[in-house]
Amino acid sequence: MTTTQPFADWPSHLRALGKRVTRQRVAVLQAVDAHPHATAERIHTAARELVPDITLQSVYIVLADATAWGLVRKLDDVPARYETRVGDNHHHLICVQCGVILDVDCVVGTPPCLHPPTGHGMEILSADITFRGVCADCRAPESPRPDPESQPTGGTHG
Amino acid sequence: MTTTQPFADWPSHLRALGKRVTRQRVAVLQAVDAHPHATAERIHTAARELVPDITLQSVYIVLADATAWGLVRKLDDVPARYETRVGDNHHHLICVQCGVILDVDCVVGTPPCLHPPTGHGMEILSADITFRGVCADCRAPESPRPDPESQPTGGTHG
DNA sequence: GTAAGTGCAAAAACTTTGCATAAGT
DNA sequence: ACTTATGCAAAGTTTTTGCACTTAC
Repeated sequence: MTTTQPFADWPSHLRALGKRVTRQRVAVLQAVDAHPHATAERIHTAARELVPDITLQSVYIVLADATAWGLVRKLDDVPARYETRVGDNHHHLICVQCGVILDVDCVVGTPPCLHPPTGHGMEILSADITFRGVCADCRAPESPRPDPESQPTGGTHG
Repeated sequence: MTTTQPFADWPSHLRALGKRVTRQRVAVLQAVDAHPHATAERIHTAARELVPDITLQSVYIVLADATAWGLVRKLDDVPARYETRVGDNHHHLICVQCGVILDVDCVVGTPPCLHPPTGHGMEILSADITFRGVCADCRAPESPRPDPESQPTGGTHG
C-alpha cells in the first residue's frame, strides 16, 4: 500500500517542459501522485522507497520547481500539502476534526467555476474552494478516525 | 494613515467572552482591524503605535487566542494573515502578481453559501472561497504596484 | 563537455513554549 | 487576593540557500 506506483508518465511530462529527468524528480512526483495532500516530509518518506538517499531539502526543491512548472499544486497550510491534480478545477473538503482532505470535482467544468461580485476591476483566473465540515467517520460515535495522511487543521470560519 | 483607529469596540467584545481587557489585546485587535490581511509582523508594528513595548511573541499569542475565540480569522498562508471580519461569509480575491488581497461579499448571505457534490458523507459547515486573478493596477502597463500590505502568493491553480 | 540538479550543512523564516513578573477583575 | 496575561529568552518547526559534486543531456 505504501509502494509508490506510477499514475502518470512523469518523465514525459518533464521532457515536454524541457526539464531534465532525474530519479529524484520522478520519485517525488510519483510520491505526490500516490499520496495526495501529503506533506513534504511524508512525500520524502515515500520518495525514499524509490531513491533511498534523497534528502528532504531536495524534495522541497523539486516540489517548488514542480509547483512553478504547474505539475503539482501546493495547498497553503502549515505544513504545506501537495497534489498532482492540477488544471481540472477540483476543490477540497476538509474535516475540521480529523483533518482528512477529500477531493471533489467541480460541478462546473471550466475555471473559473464561480464568479465574485463585480466592480473590483480584477480579472479572475480561477476559484479555489475549500469546504469545511465533519466527515462521516468523525460523525460516527465510535470511530474518531486518526487519519495517518493528515492532521487536524482547526478551521474557524462559519 | 498608519494610525490605528478603533473600528470595533474590542473591550466589549472581550468582556462579552469573559476575557480580560488588556492594552495588548486591544492594540492587536485594533491593528488587525486597521490592517486587514496583515502578517503577524505587520500587526506587531501597528500594535506598537498603541503599546510600544509589546513583543512579537505576545502578538502571536493574542492572535491565536482571538482566532480561537472567533474574534479574528486566520488565513492559511506563509506567513499567516489575519482579519477581523468573521462570520459574515465573505471571500477573498488575491492578485497573483502583487499579492494584494481584496474582500468580496458572498453573493449568498448565509454559510455554507455553496454546496459540493454529494455522496462523500460529510456535513458541510462552511465554504472558503479564494479567487485568483490579476488586479486592475497590475493590468495597467505602467504601474507594477508594489503593495506594502501583501506579497505575491504565486497561485498556480487553473 | 556543459549546464542543470543534488547532497550536505547551515541558516533563515515563522511560530510556539516555560517561567517569572506584571496587570486585570 | 486571585487569576490571567505578558515579557523575555529559548527552542521548535518548516522552508530556503550556498557551494562542491554528480548527473542528464
